[in-house]
Amino acid sequence: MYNYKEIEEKWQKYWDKNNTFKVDNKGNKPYYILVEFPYPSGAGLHVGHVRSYTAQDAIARMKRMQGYNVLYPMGWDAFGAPAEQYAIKNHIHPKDAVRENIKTFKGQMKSLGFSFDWSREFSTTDPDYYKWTQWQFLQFYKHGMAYKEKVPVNWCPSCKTVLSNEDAAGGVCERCGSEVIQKEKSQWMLKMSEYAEDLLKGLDDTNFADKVKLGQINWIGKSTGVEVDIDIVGGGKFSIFTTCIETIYGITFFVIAPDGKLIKELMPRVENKDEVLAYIEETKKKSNMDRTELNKGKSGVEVKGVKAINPVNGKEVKIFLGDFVLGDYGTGAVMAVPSHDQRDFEYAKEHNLEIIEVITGGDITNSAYEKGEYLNNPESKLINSDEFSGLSVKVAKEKITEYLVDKGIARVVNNYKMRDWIFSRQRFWGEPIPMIYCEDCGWVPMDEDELPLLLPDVAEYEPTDNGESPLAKITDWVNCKCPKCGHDAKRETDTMPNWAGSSWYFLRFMDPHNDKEFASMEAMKYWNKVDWYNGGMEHTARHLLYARFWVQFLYNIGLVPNKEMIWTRVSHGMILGSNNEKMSKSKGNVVNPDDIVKEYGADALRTYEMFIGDYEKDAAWSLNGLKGCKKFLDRIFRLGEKINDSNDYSKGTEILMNQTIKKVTEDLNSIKYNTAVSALMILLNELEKLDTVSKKDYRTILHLLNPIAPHITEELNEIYSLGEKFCLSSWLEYDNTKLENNTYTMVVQVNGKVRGKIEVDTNTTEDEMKNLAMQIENVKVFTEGKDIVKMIVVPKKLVNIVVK
RNA sequence: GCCUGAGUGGCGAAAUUGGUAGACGCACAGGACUUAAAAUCCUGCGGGAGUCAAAUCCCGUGCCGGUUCAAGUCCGGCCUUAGGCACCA
Repeated sequence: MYNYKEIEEKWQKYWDKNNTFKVDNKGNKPYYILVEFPYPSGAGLHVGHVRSYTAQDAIARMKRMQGYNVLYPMGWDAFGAPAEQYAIKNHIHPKDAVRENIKTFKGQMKSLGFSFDWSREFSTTDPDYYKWTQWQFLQFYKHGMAYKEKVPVNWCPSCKTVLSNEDAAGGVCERCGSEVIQKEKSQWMLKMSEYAEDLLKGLDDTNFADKVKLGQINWIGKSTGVEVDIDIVGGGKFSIFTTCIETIYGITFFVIAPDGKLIKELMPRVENKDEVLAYIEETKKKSNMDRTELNKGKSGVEVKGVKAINPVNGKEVKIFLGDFVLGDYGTGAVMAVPSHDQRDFEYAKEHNLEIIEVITGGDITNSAYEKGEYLNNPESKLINSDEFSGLSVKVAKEKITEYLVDKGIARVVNNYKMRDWIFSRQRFWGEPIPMIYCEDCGWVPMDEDELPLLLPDVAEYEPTDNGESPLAKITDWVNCKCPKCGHDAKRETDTMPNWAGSSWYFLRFMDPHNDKEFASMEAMKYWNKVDWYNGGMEHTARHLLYARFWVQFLYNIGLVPNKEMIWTRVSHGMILGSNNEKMSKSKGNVVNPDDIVKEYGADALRTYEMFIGDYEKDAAWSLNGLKGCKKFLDRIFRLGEKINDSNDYSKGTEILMNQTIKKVTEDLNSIKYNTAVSALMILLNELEKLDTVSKKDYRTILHLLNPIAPHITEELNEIYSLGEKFCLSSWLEYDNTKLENNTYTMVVQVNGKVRGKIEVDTNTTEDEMKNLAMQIENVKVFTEGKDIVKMIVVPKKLVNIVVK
């Protein structure tokens, strides 16, 4: 048992005092390692944070030793609803709560020995920082990328507050249980949809893991199809979007969105107004999620008195209102082909509508013959489709599109699922949106010189009754003069979402104290990109997409050097409680890293979290596992008692030493921390077998362990005067010529089953291998009296004898 | 419903990407040291047959098939489970 407490404090002080990890924006080989900065909650650091911060810390420490100028920064993502709610609950101003929480977090991080460059620390809530978030919002506005629009929000009439989809799950308010309704609210929006194609293409300039890229691709949701104009009997028209134009002759009805514009236009002609209006009201109670998840597309009412015309055959068909069609996706109207779309099929059965088969090869008596099936069936041909009958699906798709486009009533279009970013929040604890409303001039941006627009320093940060931001109550703050005409005007009272500050914080770390610009081009060019970004899987879709959008916009207006500012993204798995469930207070399975550091030391916790399992997968906490790693460190410590004066590897250890250097280096570079630790355990096991251990042996194992367990290794290196401090040393190189022993275990199989093993010289030729294989007694037993069909030799590995 | 992962001992997991399945660690059992315990050290540890003990053999990576000299790994079809979502026309 070593005195980890004393040792860890000593080295943490040393690093602090010497600014060991402070970096300047100069020097060769810049390397930028980033972990998602945490939201500093009242609960303190989670053992899950420790996992990713240690992982990136190990890379940072190794890269420094490899001569890179490593930027490994840390800051605080402290705006947002959780901070506000915590503050309300505990009757503390969010500003004070955040300050306290940051202090706790920072202390915890220091006690774990993370090599952050603390000179670059900031919080998104610092006016010096959010000044630039606001400034960037103004650039969005000035380039026509920000606009205000009415958007439906989840509204709880009882709590009088806007709810997230999550809090409104199932159409019921999570807090009070009342029914949630959809309410229109005017919100600031960012035109992210304009960037859909660029965000898709930009992925080629990144090194994100495939599953991360796929997450982005799915979120953007590109689909190519045809938009067709549909005439309404008696005048008027609307458009539908379809990816299955080949089924157009199978249309037996149309479905339009109850929340769309079209139904409003049609209202005067509707015969069953009451029914239709009731359905529209009903829909308002449902969130998009409920509309798409629960109803399975069967609810709806016919819009009587209005019919639409199928443009290919002039047939008049009914129009329905269906809540599965969303007003803000596509054109807000769809063609329904029950023969070849299962949802349409069920809808048709429910409402007794005609079903016309237009593609052969399937059986449509009980279910639709869908795209996924007929596209894979080369036999499928069109029927009941006038001149297109008899064509294959693929050809028909092209011909029908061509026909409609030539007629001037259709366009080939790309449709994207990704919508514009709702950028307003009716909250206190966020960056104020620096816009002013003037009766005469409309929305006017604040003067950039007057930024930051500070949050008022008041005690009233609880939500208002009418869903306005708490800021709306603070008249001193709200009332101002129009920057354009000087008349009385009012400030925007909505604040930005917490995604805002985290969309560009990695740029600020490159130049955190700049008071002229958010970061200088020079600094950003020096660091170039975030080389290695780590965060949770839950952020790989949205946060990453918002950040990329933000960066691409800044790039397009010439403010950042690259269109993509993040090169590699990796995601870590969660640390679960020992019962294999997510850690939570209510389940009583929370592990506080402070307790572990106190009882076992930071190095033990770090080593354990690296050893716990595949970094990208979830892992359950195990105290016994932790103890095992503590034992490993104790053994490392005791190994020093066997040290001798030699500056060479001990006899017989050289090969394993070189192998381990290679293994640890490669494993750290490929986020396989668990096997890096295991390689060190194997090395220790071997060194312990020796009567005495050389200085070089000992320093090597400490050196390799240093990125993961920095305190104990620095200490032992110093105690035994083995050499320069690791934080100032170069990383170890391995000798390529000393990775192999001169013998290996050759495996002999008969028909693929292992029947013998034999130790042979590395230089053994293939013929010799075959001969040696045949001489093994047990191999003879299995080959005797049989014909040898062939022998397969895998050099330096095995011989497989195939017999009959 | 769709998308993306994942299923390997009592447990956490390895497996050079088609070549000895279970490295390393935990737990457990036996032993050494100790008056005793803790700590430490040594030995064993997938299941079954076999043996004083071995050797050796059979089975075994969610299930069913397939490809191959050889499959945890590749292909087809299922089941279970975690995460994400968008009935996206």
